[in-house]
Parts: sequence; structure tokens; C-alpha cells
Amino acid sequence: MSSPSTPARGRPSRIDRALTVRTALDLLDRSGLDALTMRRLADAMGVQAGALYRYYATKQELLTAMSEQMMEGVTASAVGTDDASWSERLATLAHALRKALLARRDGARVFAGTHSTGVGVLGFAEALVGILREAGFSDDDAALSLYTVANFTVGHTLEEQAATDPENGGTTGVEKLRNAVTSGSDYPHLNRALSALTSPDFDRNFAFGLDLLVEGLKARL
Amino acid sequence: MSSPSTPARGRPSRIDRALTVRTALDLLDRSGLDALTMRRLADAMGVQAGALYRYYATKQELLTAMSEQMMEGVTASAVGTDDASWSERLATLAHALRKALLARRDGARVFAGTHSTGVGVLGFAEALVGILREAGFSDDDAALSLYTVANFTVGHTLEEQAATDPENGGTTGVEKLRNAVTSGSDYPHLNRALSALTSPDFDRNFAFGLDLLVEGLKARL
DNA sequence: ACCTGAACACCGTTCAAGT
DNA sequence: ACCTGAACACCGTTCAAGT
Repeated sequence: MSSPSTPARGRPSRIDRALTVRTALDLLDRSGLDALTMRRLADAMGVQAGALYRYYATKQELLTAMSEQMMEGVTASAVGTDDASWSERLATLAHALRKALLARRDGARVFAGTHSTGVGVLGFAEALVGILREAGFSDDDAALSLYTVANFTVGHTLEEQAATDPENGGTTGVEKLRNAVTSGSDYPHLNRALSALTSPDFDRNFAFGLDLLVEGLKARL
Repeated sequence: MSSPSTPARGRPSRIDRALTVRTALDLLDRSGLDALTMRRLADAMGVQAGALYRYYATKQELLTAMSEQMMEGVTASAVGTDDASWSERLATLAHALRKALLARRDGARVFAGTHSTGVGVLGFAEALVGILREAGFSDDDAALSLYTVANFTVGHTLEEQAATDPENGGTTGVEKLRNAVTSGSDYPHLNRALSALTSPDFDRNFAFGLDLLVEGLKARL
């Protein structure tokens, strides 16, 4: 519980936990999650890979710290609208979560693969559940709504970042979809909806889904 | 376009595309996605790893075929309720998608990491968009709804399988969450909602979120 | 035509040994 | 106390060579 910390006896450390997450997030932005390896991260920090394990016991633990860092300040950024309605405050919070995930390359993938219990994540959960409880929803409905909003937002952002990642060369995914849908006559409905299907305005799409959820909540109140 | 197929000259092949996906899905169920390597799969098929590349150019292509296989028959399983209302038919379809992902260990992770354009996936999309278009929704709203329902379902099932996977030892995740929420007094709302938060009835949670979306759609019609 | 064998360029993680 | 060096047990993918 106090290996790389407190007194400061012996040699000063060249790296620490905070510098490691920061460098990892930088590397993530530059190269993407698949290229974020312990060896490359160590390289970027001028150290051998084994040295990282003095600060994070596993790569998974580092990824969790990265998620937590990404969520730092998300809740704070979504207040100030304290006089707004519960539905507006809920929507602001959801948009703030999406924005935080979009702020880093593969942010949604990193977040989806971890389960932080730090103040970033729990503060967000507290704020969202608080808004709904104070609006009159039951404890259960508030908890279920948290999961619904979070799962939708993460699922949506996962797709968005997969579709727009530089890794997945250009417009290849959309082109394959268009070809599959337009060749043959098996998908009449998809053909009619093709333009909305293949020119995905992600902002609009997210706002649409979030509005569905909010309207559903209003109907339940 | 015809390397491992058609005539049948030379030695008969010991493996093929269909057997490869089937064995891969079996291995997935037994060992999980992280243990599904090309070498282990080759072992299970009594062949060297390099041999697999005659049938699937990359592991990603194999994973896409696995996704497509998982989706085979999903749409068919969700009809028969042809006289039901559009909202019932939509819900049935969403439940069928979730069921298909839950049917395989790490099914949601496999599905989320691929973008099949086969009949399984596109047939599902066609059915969902068809239900909404015929119910009177615009082409755009039908397309946006497809993404919303799919993203919510995949996001939800991703969380569900992460929480229930044998890999993530027992109840560790829930215990950590409970400890973090109950220690200190930073999360009054989460404490009130703790039972619903930590004893997640996933069936109920999914039905709740889906109902929110459906109610939101009804309000929009 | 189909598969083997062996290699290439990597991984995450551990740990004795140096300073 | 902190980090290096080197190893362990793997990866995905390629490709000449055998049959």
C-alpha cells in the first residue's frame, strides 16, 4: 500500500502513476488503443516495460485509471444549469459523457472495457441518479435509467468511433453497406432509408436516441 | 474468388470456412474471446495456424463471419407475431437481438467489434426499419431508430456479459462498487439506489430501457 | 490444392540483479 | 527504492517447401 510513494528515500523515481496515465492518454490519442502497448508506453517514458509494473499491477489497471481520468470533471462541466428542468439537466449530463469519450481516440472502447469506481465515474452516476430522484422518480427507476442512459451513450459512441477511426480506412465501411443494400432487391426498406443509414450525422443520431429516452421517462413520471 | 472452392481437384481439404466458424464459436463458448486465438483454433481443428489463412484472410474476417453466424435466424425467430402492433414487433425484435448475443460467451463483444453486411445483420435491420416505416415513421426516423435500438441493445449486453463473465471473478465488480459507494458520504443518491444498482436484474433493466425507447417513439408518432 | 514448418515482429508479465 | 536485462509463454501473419 506504500511502495512507490510517501517518504522519498533511495533514488528519486523517474516516473509515477500520474505521469504514466498522462503519457498513456497521449499515446492513445496519437496511435489508438491497439497500438497502446506496455512496451511502447515505456518507450515513450524513457524506461523499460517492466518498470511500469511498479505503478500499475496490470495493463487493465492502467486502462481503468485512464477511464477515470477521462471522466474527471465531466460532471462539473454539466452543471451551472442548476435552474434547468430535470430533463434538460439529464440531457446535458449525457452529452457531457459522450463528449468526454469522444475527446480521446478510442475513448469509448477504453471506457467500455473498464469499471472504475473513482470519483469521475461515481460522481457522474451520483449526479444522474440525483437528478432523477429529485424529479420524483423512484430509487429503482433512477438506477435503471442510469444504466440505460450510460449503456446507450457508450454503445452509440463505440459505433461512432469505430466508424470514424483513421484505422478503419476512410469510408470503406459505409461503401460496403451501401453496396450490400443496393445490390439485389432483398432490402426495400433499407433502400428507402439509405441516405440516413449511410450518411450518419452522429450528433443528430445521438440527440435522437437521447430524446427518445427522455420522452419515455416523461411518459413514466 | 475461387481458391478454396468449386472443382475439387488435388487433395480434399480437411477444413473449410463453415467448419472454421463453427469450431471458432464452440471455442468461444468454452474459453471466451480472449482465449480465442488462431493457434488454439487451429489446434482444435487438428491443423497448423497458417492453414486457417487459406479460408479467412485475417482474424477480423473470421470474427465478422462469427457475428454473421450468430445473427442467422434472429429475424425469423422474431416474426410469427405478424398481427401484433408495431411496438410489440419492435420489442420482440430487440429481445431477439439480445438473446442472440447472450447465446454465446462474449457474444456482444464479438458483435460490437465487427460490421457484417450479411443477411443475418441486414435482414435484422430490414425488419426493424420495415416495422417502423409501415407504422408511419419517416425514412430518417426509422433509420435513426434502428441505430438507437441496436446501440442500446449492444451496449447493454456488453455490460451484462462483462458483469457475468466467469473471467471476471465472481461478484468482485459489484463488491467494489458497493464498497466505494457506501464508504464516505459522497454519494447519497447512489446509496439510496444501491440495491437496484448492485443487484442488477438484467432482464428487467433491458426491458426498462427498451420500454423507454418505445414510449419515446410513440410520443413522436 | 492444401497444409506444414519455420520464421518475423511483436505481446503482457515476472524477477533476479544492478545502482 | 527504482529500474534494467533477460527471460517466459505467448500472439497474428507470411511464405517457401513438401505432398
